[in-house]
Amino acid sequence: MSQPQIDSTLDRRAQILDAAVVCFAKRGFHQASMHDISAEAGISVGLIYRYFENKEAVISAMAARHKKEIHAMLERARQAPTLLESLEILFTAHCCENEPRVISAFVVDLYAEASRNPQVADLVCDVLKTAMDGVTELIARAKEVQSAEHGLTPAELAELIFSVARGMLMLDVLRPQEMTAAERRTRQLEVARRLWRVLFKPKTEPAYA
Amino acid sequence: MSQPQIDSTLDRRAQILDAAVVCFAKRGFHQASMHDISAEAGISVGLIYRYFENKEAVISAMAARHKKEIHAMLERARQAPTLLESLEILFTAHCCENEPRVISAFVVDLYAEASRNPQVADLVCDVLKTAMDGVTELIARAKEVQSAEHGLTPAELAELIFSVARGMLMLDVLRPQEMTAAERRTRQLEVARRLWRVLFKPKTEPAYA
DNA sequence: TGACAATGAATGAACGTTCATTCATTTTCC
DNA sequence: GGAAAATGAATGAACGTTCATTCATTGTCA
Repeated sequence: MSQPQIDSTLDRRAQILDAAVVCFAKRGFHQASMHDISAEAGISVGLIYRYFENKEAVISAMAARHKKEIHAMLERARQAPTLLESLEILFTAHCCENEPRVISAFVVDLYAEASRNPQVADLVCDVLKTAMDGVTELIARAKEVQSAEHGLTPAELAELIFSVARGMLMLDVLRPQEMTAAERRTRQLEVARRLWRVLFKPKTEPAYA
Repeated sequence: MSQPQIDSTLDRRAQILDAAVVCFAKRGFHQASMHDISAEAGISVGLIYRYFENKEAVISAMAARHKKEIHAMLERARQAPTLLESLEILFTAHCCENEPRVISAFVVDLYAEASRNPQVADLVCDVLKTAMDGVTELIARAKEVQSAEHGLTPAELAELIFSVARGMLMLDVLRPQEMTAAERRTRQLEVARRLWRVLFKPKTEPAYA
C-alpha cells in the first residue's frame, strides 16, 4: 500500500518503543539504560540511534504515543452507550493485561518527568486538556441523567472525575505486583461506579428531611 | 534537654534532608546527585556519608519524613472545626510557600519510586492507610452533615476524597512554575469545596422531579 | 542469467562523562 | 592533645553516545 521502507522504519520505532515502555515501567526513565532497552528489544544499542536522536527523543516519542493511546481511549469512551460505561473505560484504561497499554507506573513517571521537563509538561497538559474537554462534552451530552442538585458545571464535574481517575492510577502503582490486571480492573470499576453514583445517579427518595 | 551530640546529629540530618528535598523536587531522585545535595546544603559530599549510609538511605529518610508530615497534616485536619475545613487542609498541604513542606513533585516522584522499590512502596502504603483511616474517622464523626443519600460508607467516601486529593496533586506538578503557591492554593480550595458540596452538602430543594 | 558493485541496516567495542562512594587529610572544639 | 567532625580529591563502575566495520539485500551491466 505505502512505501515498504517507511513501514519497516515505523515497525522498528514501534519495536523500540514497545521495549522502552517495558524498561521504563520497570526501572523508570532515568534508571533504564539504552542497553536495557536494546536488550529488551533484541537489537543492538547502536541501532536505537538510527531511529531516535537520543534518549530524550525516545522519552518524547513515548509521551507522544501515550497521547495517541489517550485519544483512542477517549474515542472508545465517547462511543459507549451510557455515561457510566464511559467512566468505566476511563478508569480501567491502564489495567492492561496485554493491550491497550497506558501502564500506571509509566504514567506516574511521565508526570514526574513533566514536573522538570517543560516540553513533556506541555504535551501532558495538551493531552489532559483534550481528554477533559472530551469528558466535559460527554457529560453535557448525557444531561438526562443529572439533576442540577449539586450545581456543578460539566467542566467542573469532568475535573473531579479526572482527578479521581488520576488518583486511582497513583494508587495502582502501590499495589503488590501479585495482583493481576483483572483484579486491579475490578477495583477500579468499583470506584468508577461509586463516583458515578455520587455525581449522577438520579435520586429516588430522600432518606429523610 | 537531651544529649547535645544527638541533637546536632539530628540537626545535620535535617539540614541534609532539607537540601535533598529541594534537589529531589528540582531534578528527581535519580538525577539529583550527591554533589547537588551537598552543594545545596553547603557542606562537602563526604559529610553526607557520615549521616547516611548511602543515597538510598537519604531517599528512605525523605520518605519517612514525608510520613511525619502527613501525620502532622492529619492532626491539623482532625482538629479543624468542620469537615469542610478538614478537606481544605487535606487539599492544600502541598501548596507550601515555606512550611510545612510536602512538595508535589517530590510526592509524585515518591510514588514513581514506590512502583519499583518495595521498601518505599510499603512505607507509602502505610502512610496512605493511616491517612485514609484518619479521614474515614473524620467523616464518621461528622455524620451530622451527611444524609445517607448516596449510600457510601465513610471508608468509601474517604477513598474518593483521597483519590481526588492525589489526582489534584498530580495536576499540580503540571502547572507553570510562574504560578505562586497562593494561586495554587486557591485552585485546590475550589476543588475541595466542590467535592464537599457533592459529597456532603445537605440538599435544600430538589431542582425538579 | 550471472558477476560485480552499491547500499544501508545492524553491530558492539570504545570513548568521554557523570556519579556514588571512599578515605587520607585537615579543622574544630573540648 | 586528642576525639570527633568535616573536607574534597581520588576511584571505579555505569551510562549515553559514536563510529568503524560487517553483511544480506538490491541494483547494474554484460
